[in-house]
Parts: sequence; structure tokens; C-alpha cells
Amino acid sequence: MSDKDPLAFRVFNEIGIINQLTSASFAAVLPKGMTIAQFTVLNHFIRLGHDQQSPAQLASAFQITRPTMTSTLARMEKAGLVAIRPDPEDGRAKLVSVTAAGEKMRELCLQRLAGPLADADAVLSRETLAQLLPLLQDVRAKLDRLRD
Amino acid sequence: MSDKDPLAFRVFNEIGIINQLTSASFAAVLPKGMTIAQFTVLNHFIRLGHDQQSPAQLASAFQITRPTMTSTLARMEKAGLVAIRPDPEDGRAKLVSVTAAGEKMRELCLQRLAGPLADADAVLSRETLAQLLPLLQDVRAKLDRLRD
DNA sequence: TGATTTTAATTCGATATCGAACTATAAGGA
DNA sequence: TCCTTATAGTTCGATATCGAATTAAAATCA
Repeated sequence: MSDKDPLAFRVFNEIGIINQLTSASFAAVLPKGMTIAQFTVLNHFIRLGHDQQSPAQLASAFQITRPTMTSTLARMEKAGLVAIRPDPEDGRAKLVSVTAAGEKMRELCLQRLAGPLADADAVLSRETLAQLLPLLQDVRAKLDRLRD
Repeated sequence: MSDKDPLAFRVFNEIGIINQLTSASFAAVLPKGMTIAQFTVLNHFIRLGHDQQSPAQLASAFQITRPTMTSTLARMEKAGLVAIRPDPEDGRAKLVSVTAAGEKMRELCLQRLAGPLADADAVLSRETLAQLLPLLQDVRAKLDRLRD
């Protein structure tokens, strides 16, 4: 981006390219058939200790649309990573939970991701990352509010 | 991301979500049929004053694979936004250039993007953006080198 | 020169993503 | 109660993206 472009434009452009680079390197080490999107779902459940959530809640957590979540969950269910059942309290809704195979897969992914993460950590310097994190969290929070 | 996760992981997660939020809001205002990927190509040519570049050069500039570039360029050519001709100096290669319609389209996109950019600029504070930009540029450069 | 390796582009099949349109159920209001 | 509106999920068609495999041309090298 050149100096002529608005500051926000240049920032978002850098973010886009970094996202591309990191996504590609992470995706490359995941087990055959696994994707970042699917790993993110598994990780979400286990990190936050949630037992079960609806597809709509998951879509909202990741800021993606419900059709996208539907298709990703369908693939994950087919692969045995999650279980999906009707919500007994709401005839429209469903409840998603991670299976034992899903937990195992998440562990495997974490192992595989350790490599690229260590590489990144090695070149990026702790200070840079430590400075970035709060700034990014701030930006994310503000954009989130803007969206509503 | 929780405190337990590696710092780099948390940073990349924030970047991923910000990218998602901004891409979605930008894509939403683009003219019917236009996409961020296509706008990025148009903008690249005109910002940098390049007359023509090969698909491989473009793919490299945006850090995407050549198959991806092939398919995006095919759509852009079909829409009359770019012209593609064989490279007279290299039988393998092609040369891409932006058409007058492509330039017009880029102008229109810039107008449309002004709104969301102004919104972002308004909530994000100049200092935050000014602090972020060099940090992100540094990260991007280092990840770029790591990739090779 | 002739064989090997590298590079450019494409094709194929897959996933993620979106918006629009649809169905079904829940919630709210007259 | 009945009608209207809102919400959950899905289906459809499109684009962007990848890796793997293919074809063609250039470059290297023995």
C-alpha cells in the first residue's frame, strides 16, 4: 500500500496478507482432511469448556454466517468429529458437541501446529507480539461494536 | 484465545477475526459481481503504475497460488476488466493489463469503500492505527522471509 | 547437442465463504 | 386465538482458495 492510501486501508491490507501467510502455513501441517475452520470449532469447544452449543452460537462466535457453519458442521459430523442432535427445548435449533474422536483430532492438530508456531515465535520477537496483541484486541472489539 | 495459548497463536487469531470482519464489510459495499480479490488486482496495477504483469508476478505479489490467480483473472477477463495476451518474449507466460473498464471499476470501488473505511477510521483512532502499521509491516516482512 | 530440471499456466476436486431464498418453529401483538 | 414478525437451519449458486497433477516452454548442464 502506498502512502496515498488511508491509514486504515494500509493496516487492513497488512492484516490480510499476514492472515494469508499464517493460514497457509498452518493449513499445510494439519492432518489430511482437516482444515483451520474445523480445528477452530474443535478448539473453541474444548478451550472454553463448553459441552454443547447451537450452530447459530458457533457461527456468531467465529463471525461467520450460518450457511457456512451448516456446511462445515456437516463435514465434521460426517468425519465423526462432532455429534449433532435436535435441541429438545427448541424445535428449530440443534445442539453440537465434540466426540472423543474430535478431542483426539484436536490434540493431534495442536501437536502439528506447534512447529509453525515455534517458527513464528522465533522470528517475531516477544516484544513485537506483546505490543501487537492489545492493539489488535482493541481494534477487534471496536470493529465488532461497529458491526452491530 | 485464552492465556494458555502461545502469544503468536493469540495474535494470529485476532488477525484472522479482524480480517474476517473487514473483508465482509468491504465486500458488502462493492458493486454487484465485484470481489475484494478482483479489486485488489485492479488496485495493484494502478497504484503501482504497472502497465502489465504476468499472472505469476501477480500471484506472488498477493501471496496466493498460481491456480488461484488463473481463475480470478479468467473471471476478470470475462468481465472485461483486464486484457490477457501471450508474452512475446516467453512462450510459457502471459501478460495482463487493466482495461479502461477496469480503471473505471476501480474508481467506483474506491468510492464505495470510502464509507466503511471512514467508519473504521472514526472508531479506531489515529494513534492505534499509526502504532499498528509498522508492527504489522515488520511481522509481514519476517513471515515472508520465513516462507522462502 | 541432448537430457534434465525449472518455471508458467492450467485443470481438477475439495473446502470455506457469502448472499438470497426457503422451511419450520417460536415469540409477540391485536 | 390468530396473524405477524423474528429466529434456526438449510439449500443453492457463486467466488476464492488450496494441493496435486498435467502440459508446454525455457534454462541448465553434461
